[in-house]
Amino acid sequence: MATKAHPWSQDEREAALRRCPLFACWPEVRIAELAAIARAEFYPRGTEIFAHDPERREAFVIASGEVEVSRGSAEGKKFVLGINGAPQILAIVRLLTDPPIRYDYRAYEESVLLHLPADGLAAILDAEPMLWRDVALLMCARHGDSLRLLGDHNLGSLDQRMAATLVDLARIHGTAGGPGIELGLRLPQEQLGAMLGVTRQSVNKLLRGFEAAGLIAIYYNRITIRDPAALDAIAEGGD
Amino acid sequence: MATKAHPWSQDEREAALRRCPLFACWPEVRIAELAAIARAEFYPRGTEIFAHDPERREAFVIASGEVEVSRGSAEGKKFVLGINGAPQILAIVRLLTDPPIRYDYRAYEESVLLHLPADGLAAILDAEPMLWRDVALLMCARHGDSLRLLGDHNLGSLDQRMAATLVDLARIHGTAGGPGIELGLRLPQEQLGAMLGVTRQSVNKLLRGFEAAGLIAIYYNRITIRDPAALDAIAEGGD
DNA sequence: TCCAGTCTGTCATCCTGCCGACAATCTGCT
DNA sequence: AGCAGATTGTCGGCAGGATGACAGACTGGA
Repeated sequence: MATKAHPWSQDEREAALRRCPLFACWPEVRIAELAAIARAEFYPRGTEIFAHDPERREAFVIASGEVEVSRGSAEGKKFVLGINGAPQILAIVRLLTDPPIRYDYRAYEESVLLHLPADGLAAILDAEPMLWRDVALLMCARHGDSLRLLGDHNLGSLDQRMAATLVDLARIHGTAGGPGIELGLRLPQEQLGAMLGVTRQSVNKLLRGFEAAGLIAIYYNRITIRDPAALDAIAEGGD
Repeated sequence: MATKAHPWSQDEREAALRRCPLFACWPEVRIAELAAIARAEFYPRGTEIFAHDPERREAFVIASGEVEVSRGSAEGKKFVLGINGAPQILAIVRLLTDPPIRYDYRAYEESVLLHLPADGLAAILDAEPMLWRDVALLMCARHGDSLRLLGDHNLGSLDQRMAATLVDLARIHGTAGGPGIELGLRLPQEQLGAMLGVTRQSVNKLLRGFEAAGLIAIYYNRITIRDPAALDAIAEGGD
């Protein structure tokens, strides 16, 4: 198998965990305990993260890299829920839902992840129950995000959904680059299509339209947002 | 305004709250505290629940009736997330997300709700932080549900989505009735369409198809599931 | 520098579900 | 019983997006 344990010291693991928003306000002791149960793993680009054991109950923190969350269908179609970067924690929902969630996690770029086994994590939380509050708040926020997405997909036109998706991506992966917000992410049209639930060809046409309107700029794989406000307007209700 | 306070004693409020799964294992004291801050309200069929104040931060427990959760678009389209019945707690996500969630809650049938203001609820939870754990677990389950729905909507054909929706409705609102599972719910095709993101006409055709295949029986507004297993099979991947 | 693999641009065609319309049917209420 | 309003059944025409195909462009590594 291509993945392998990443040789990180306790201190390095602590540092990586502390950058994750969920743990930002946690006491030193708990962070240390977390780091003690955390297992650092390296994943080359494209690797399935729970490939070896789809039932495994673990959350993970992204120390570096990008992780794609997606779900496949029997017919070979794929839906991409999102592409998540550096200090996020993912797969919390795997710890608790029964039957386990049906999404796959894949290293979209070369990544280092800190795996947190369910039982160890639960023990730490139970030792200081107020920390469950932070988990509840995080789940609430995530739930809110997925509800918004669900509504957008059922109500909006393709234009709107694409504009919304670009704005979202800009918020997560965007870096202010001279003439606009540059998405620091290779983003093939196929990928964008899988996020929108449409084909590559449809994305192509629409993307060209956006470019012609001066909303975005395209360099092969990469997109720069030229006019975030206009995109927002389209995403909301503008035609 | 058509809604009005419902004259319930502390004991009646406690009894209603105790039936809600979230509070099932909570200590007596906390239930009493909850009941003390709870405000019982009566809503005639069709009433908007937060109409008076869309910003209001309150969760509510359904004591009786049915509540529809939906979101409208500027173009007049509507997406129905679900129809929830008796001992469920709803709108938790309203307490915490910022900006507030964009879904509307409406009494789909005449209902009595117990409103739980955010600050009071938070105080009770903070007094016994282990209860936050229950909230986290609930949010996790709900999040799992919405993720499944999101995937289904993006991957499946209309047949599959409709089968899945009927199975879901049967699980929540179904009562074993002689020759199958009877949905104890009036369910116009327009409504089903709003849940699936398609028009009434499409629903009509498909529903007739299902009936012809012996999967369901239709009496005007009401549907009876005749063959749950076959519906499940369709929902999964069988075409 | 070259090559294999990936990604893009663009067709023509097909198909699913939308739209608007209208008659028939059912319900709850008076 | 009778009526208003809600719900269903069913068209034909239309549109947006899917499909399959293919040439050309770009990339990263040997």
